[in-house]
Amino acid sequence: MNIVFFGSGGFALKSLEALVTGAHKVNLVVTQPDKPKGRHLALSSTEVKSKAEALGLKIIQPQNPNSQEAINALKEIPADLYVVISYGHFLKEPLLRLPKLYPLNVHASLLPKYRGAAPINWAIINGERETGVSIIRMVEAMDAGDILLEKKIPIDDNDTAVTLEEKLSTLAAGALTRAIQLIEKKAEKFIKQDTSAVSFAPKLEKRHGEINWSNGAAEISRQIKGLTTWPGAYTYYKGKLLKLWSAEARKENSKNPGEILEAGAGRLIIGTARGSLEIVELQLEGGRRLSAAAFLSGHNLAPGNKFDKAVS
RNA sequence: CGCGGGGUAGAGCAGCCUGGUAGCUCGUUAGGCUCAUAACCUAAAGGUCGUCCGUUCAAAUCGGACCCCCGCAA
Repeated sequence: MNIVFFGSGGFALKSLEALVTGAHKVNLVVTQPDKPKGRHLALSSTEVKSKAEALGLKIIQPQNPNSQEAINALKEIPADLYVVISYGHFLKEPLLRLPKLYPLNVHASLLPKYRGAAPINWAIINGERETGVSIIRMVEAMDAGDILLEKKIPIDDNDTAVTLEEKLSTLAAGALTRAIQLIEKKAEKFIKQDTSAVSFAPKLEKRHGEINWSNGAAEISRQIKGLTTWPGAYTYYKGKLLKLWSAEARKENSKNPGEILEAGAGRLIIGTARGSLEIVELQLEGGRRLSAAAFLSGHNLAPGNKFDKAVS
């Protein structure tokens, strides 16, 4: 099959590899332009671009893939299928009609649930027990196309956004390979999405990471796991940003959400509205990521202090 | 040159502003206490204070350059 691959994020890497090793001709990789990133705002390329370079594939990075200019370039490239994974730009009608067969999208949820930019994170935050990947035929509406294939996977208690993305990206590569086999045999069947079951997984923003200690310990724990590595769940200590990387919900209750219940012998326990939270790994602004024990040996935290914006 | 914090014993930190014996918590080792212990008590070991240059009688501390780590922002 002649394929044009649209992708940017790390979730797409395994699928791209699978296409290349699967004897398909990836005639072009479309990825987001290099952007200033990190400290000192150095330009950095997308993960897909780096991988595509390593694979020796042709790459374009249009500012707007729907522009006439981009479309003209794409018309030159033979394509039976477009494969779109974690690309990061909405694709519109004229572009979607370019491939001989159709544009496929690989999405990291069981559609119609969790349409949108951050399905993996929101599935964890909301405490879903299972999720999966969906391969759909793209239409001009966000993640709304007919479903060709879905694969399920359980969400483990220990899963974070990072571990789950890893699992799902592997699952996605397999599902994509299978979907293309079906298409080659002209055996593909599409199922319409149940519009009554639609839910959304909006793009993550920094503010989603701020911990509200008036939530329950279990919720906060899921927030921490669902938001690694970005934006991460955070609170404040002595006016500085304090990221919580890993924590476990405990049963002991506290009258004062955000209050330090225990800080010693390697244990750091914070009260929440329902239950308490034992912090396992944390990171203070400017510092590196530390175990609770290491953090405590250098910071004199006393029970009764609170983790919050204004307090010391 | 986007903004900012930091590099001091194995770990995490204080000391730096106001130069002049290197300190805290934990860990390690030895001894003690105990029916016993990762608990408690006592003692010890362990540091070119990121690197180089400069100022000074004297630099972890002041000035400069460079290296490395990190938060924000994007």
